[in-house]
Amino acid sequence: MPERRVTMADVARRAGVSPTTASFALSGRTDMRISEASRDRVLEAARELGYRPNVTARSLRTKSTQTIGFVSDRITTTPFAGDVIRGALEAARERDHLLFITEAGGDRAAESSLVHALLDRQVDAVIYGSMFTRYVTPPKELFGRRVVLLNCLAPGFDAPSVVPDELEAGRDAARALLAAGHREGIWAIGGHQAVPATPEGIIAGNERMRGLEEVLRVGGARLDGVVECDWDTRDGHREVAALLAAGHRPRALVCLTDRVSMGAYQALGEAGLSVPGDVSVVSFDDQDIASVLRPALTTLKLPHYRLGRLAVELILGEGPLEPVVHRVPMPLRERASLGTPAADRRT
Amino acid sequence: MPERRVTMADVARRAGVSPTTASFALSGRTDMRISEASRDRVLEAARELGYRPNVTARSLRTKSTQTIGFVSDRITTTPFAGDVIRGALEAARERDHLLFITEAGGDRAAESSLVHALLDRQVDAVIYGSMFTRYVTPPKELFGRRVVLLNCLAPGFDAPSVVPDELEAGRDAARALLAAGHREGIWAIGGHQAVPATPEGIIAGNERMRGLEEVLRVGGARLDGVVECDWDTRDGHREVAALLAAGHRPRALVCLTDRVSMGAYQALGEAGLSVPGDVSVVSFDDQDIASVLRPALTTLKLPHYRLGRLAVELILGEGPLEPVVHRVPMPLRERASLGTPAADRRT
DNA sequence: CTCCGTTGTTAAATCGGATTAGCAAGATGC
DNA sequence: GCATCTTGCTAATCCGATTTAACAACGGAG
Repeated sequence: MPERRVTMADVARRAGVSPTTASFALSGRTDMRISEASRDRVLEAARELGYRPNVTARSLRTKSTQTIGFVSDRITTTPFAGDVIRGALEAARERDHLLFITEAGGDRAAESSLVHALLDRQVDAVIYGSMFTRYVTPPKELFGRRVVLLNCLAPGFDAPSVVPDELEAGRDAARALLAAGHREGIWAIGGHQAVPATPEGIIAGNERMRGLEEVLRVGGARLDGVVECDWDTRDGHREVAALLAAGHRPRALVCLTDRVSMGAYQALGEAGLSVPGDVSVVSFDDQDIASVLRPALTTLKLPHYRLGRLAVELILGEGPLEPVVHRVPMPLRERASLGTPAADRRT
Repeated sequence: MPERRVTMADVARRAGVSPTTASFALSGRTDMRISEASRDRVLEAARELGYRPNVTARSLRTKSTQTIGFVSDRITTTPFAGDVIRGALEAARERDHLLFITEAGGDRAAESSLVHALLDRQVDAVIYGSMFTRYVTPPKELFGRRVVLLNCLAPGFDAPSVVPDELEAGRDAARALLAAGHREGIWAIGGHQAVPATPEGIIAGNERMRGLEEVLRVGGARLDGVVECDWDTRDGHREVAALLAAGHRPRALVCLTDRVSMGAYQALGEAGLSVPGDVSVVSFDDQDIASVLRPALTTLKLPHYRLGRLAVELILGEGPLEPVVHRVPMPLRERASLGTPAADRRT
């Protein structure tokens, strides 16, 4: 059992002043006059006693708990989206705030009850996040609160959103291909998900494809084809194998996610095609596997860390939160899977 | 700006009773007599007003905040160790507790200051975790507190530990090999790290190897050799390639981690050897890649989810915490990389 | 009819700080 | 010499609950 905590009253007593004086001295407020001598005595006493303010007690009066709630569907589980948490954690720590992390697992009732649990603990603000970019309707308990939407969009909900700049990422993928000299034999695997098999396709897929096609077109190139499939390794493998079996000989594959890329690698390998010698691969996400595949995958990184960090920075910023969409750049990780097009042959 | 929160005084007023009566009625205490009628009126009023208790205010009096602090070096980042967080989160939610997640990034000073931040907010207990199993010395601020050590050990520190049962996992790996008929040509890649290149080797590596060798010996088999290397894909690839280049023809590889397995796959593939046709692979950890590699990897799963869950269950259990080491089983994920030994040929 | 024990309820204190209002002493102004 | 300011500090309240102590009202015992 830890010894009783030192309170401000203890400090005041030791310094020989009233609790009021101690409070002012410790909070360093200048609008209330405290003599140099008193202040020093209080600070000294606090140091000697190892005094730490009880944030819980303080916040009862001040309303501010120096605490942020984080609600998401399942963000901790998403492979390495823990980076979102880390970004948020670090930004919060720099500002002396702590984060309540919660996960509702997609259950609306659980979500409501978690938001309540957060509000009951007087959090100063709430980050409402999603494991992939999508449209959401935040629980009504969050209306009128200080909220930032992380990796999701809620038109009509009065709060800023922080999302990856998928459109520009699509453009950058195209630019990288063009820069390497690719003009034809380019296929997109994973598609824009007009009828999305994978929920990620709704926003990420569409915007990536839009940016990709736009810049390819302007650059005098175009897509030979778009293959729709689920965003996983199995589908990537199956679809690319099917593509090759159908006699196509792509020179570059734009895989909509690293998991699809991994399947593509497998299919290409089985067909005796080398990356990037025979076929270049450009991908999106930069998950763990991207740097570990052989050859290492050139991919546009989902800026998870910066997403989390920006959300906290916004929420702890001064003034009201404008319902603006902040798009965070997706940097191109240039590795080894993109090369110049193979010498001419049947496509 | 959200409207003023409904307080207990509001409820009392509406129900026409004193705050005291409201408090007793709401907390459902039986030791203080409240008439059926009063209780009902209070409950009704609370319902109508949508009253929610202010946990912060309550905990000022009761000392309990229904909140747990979680301090770790870098647990959110570790690929998919987010499962630890998820396990803890779910167990906490079932018990109406919230978690403060923090990460010190291995910095002692940051760690201390985070623990202070947690204690300043009156957390009921603290989980002190590590991203891989190792010996730690928790910050002195945690002495005498209610603490559970997660995925780490601190001899002399008076708190229970929750760790994976690495020893038994090693045994299970051996049992799986024996059951498949393997008796010779077995190599361990990643080794026991007598002089650990990888910090994970200190506990996990040693115990896995110990269990492995023990059961193999009893089963009439033995290791042909142990290759020491870093626990990453690059080293796994290099060492297995070197092994093959030296003329060895193993029939089974026990890779100390999935990352090494992935490197082994690459080296075996380059040498034209198939898994499990020519060489079986048994691994440890069950990271994301394990199920996505082809063939899917047979591996002993690090029980992250259960680790996190058990830590919370212990910490929220009744009574004092005994300094016991809880070992959580590592289940064998049987997939496709383990088969019967190839027909005889030179080893 | 008085005394005592129940029963139901409430006033008041408490938790640890922040904040408001006010007070005493010395300095300044005229 | 008296009114007025400053300066430096403190008493008292408040924040929103929980908890202790006490107090009416009533019924039963003697």
